Amino acid sequence: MAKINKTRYIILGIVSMKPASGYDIKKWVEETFSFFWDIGYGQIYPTLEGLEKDGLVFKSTQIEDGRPIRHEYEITPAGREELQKWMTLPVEEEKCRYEILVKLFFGYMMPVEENIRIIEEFRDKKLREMELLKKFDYDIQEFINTKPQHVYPLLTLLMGIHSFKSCIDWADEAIGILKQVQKNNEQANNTDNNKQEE
Amino acid sequence: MAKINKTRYIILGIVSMKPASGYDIKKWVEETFSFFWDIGYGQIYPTLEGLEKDGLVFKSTQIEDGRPIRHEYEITPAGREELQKWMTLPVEEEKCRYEILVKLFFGYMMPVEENIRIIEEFRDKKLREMELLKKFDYDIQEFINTKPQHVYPLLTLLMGIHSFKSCIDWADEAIGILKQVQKNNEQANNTDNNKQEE
DNA sequence: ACAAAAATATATCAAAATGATATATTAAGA
DNA sequence: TCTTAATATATCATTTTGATATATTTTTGT
Repeated sequence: MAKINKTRYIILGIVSMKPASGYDIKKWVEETFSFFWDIGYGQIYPTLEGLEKDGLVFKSTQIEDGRPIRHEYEITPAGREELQKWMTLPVEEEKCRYEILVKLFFGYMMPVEENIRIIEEFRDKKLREMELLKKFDYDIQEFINTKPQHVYPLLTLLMGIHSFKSCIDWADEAIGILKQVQKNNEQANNTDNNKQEE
Repeated sequence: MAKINKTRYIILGIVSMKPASGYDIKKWVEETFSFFWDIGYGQIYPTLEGLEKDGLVFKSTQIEDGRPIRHEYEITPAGREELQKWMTLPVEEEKCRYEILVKLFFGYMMPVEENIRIIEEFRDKKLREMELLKKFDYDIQEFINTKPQHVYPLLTLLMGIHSFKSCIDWADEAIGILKQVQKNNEQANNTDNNKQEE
């Protein structure tokens, strides 16, 4: 099976809701999506070009007064069809890259304090990210009953909260373990010193 | 700041423990690492070549009997230094790509049943992955006291378990929510049918 | 009122990562 | 004996990343 360009479908999905410029897409992704799928300009602009060439989006150039040129992209019926087709395809493997875990795996190379510091930093960041998501934590029950179609973005939000929470819980546990290791080390050092002094 | 090739350091880290062939590295990563950092042959072989050219690893070619050629790579003192240097660098942003969340975000495009099915599949997979990790769940307290340097791989394992657990918890919650939506839909349909019949 | 900073907007590109595939031998199982 | 799994290396087009360049407009602080 050939590799498929997923960015195409992400962008199709975004413009299927509302026409947008490359900049709009980037910003929207950053705010809504980035914790589970981020894209940069280096993907957005070439992909939009390709989608336009294939007739899946329609480009309209707006020049107002002296304002900078704005290219707005709208989904076409063919684009909507293509998106629908992708939606029915089976979900592929998810991918994560945690540099912190790589470094921690080789943590024996570093002083214990340094490893603790790295985990603490990670914990703080995840806490901040979680707080950010929690601001959008609406009353799901109300959504279920009144706007069921809006429940889906909420489900992704929920996943983010669960995920960040698990990072924080892990960090607490890991720090606890390393503090024990640290304490053992200190006691061993003291014993050594006492021996030398005697 | 220029982009840095992290694969170099991952591979340096691996061969710093034990000399290995490209195949060994791939296999080891698959078994130990892949849930937080996966690499393919397409990265391994060119990276090994680059590391050798820079004198960070030493390549020895072994030809035994009629066996296929085996290239084994060993870390050099310069490589060890380079690895140590990277270890002290600040940890960069972690990245995740959850295709399931993208599709779920646009879930209103699909029947509720389909979205539930996708989440159930995801839940099953995460459960299997968690069970796999739990097999290696040693007694941490013992490691802390007797082999503190071996505690680090255990910490990454712990993260995996936490992470998979959070996916399962989320899936259960999400399925519960969508089942409510489904029930509401069915009731609405029944009311419609009754109205038509009257 | 003025300067600085932030937001809006598009674009490019080298380097890195992905994922699929090709090839060939040896060991293990049916 | 035949087939499958494991060992082993290699390539490559496509995709993704991350950094940077450019320029205008709006907002903010002094």
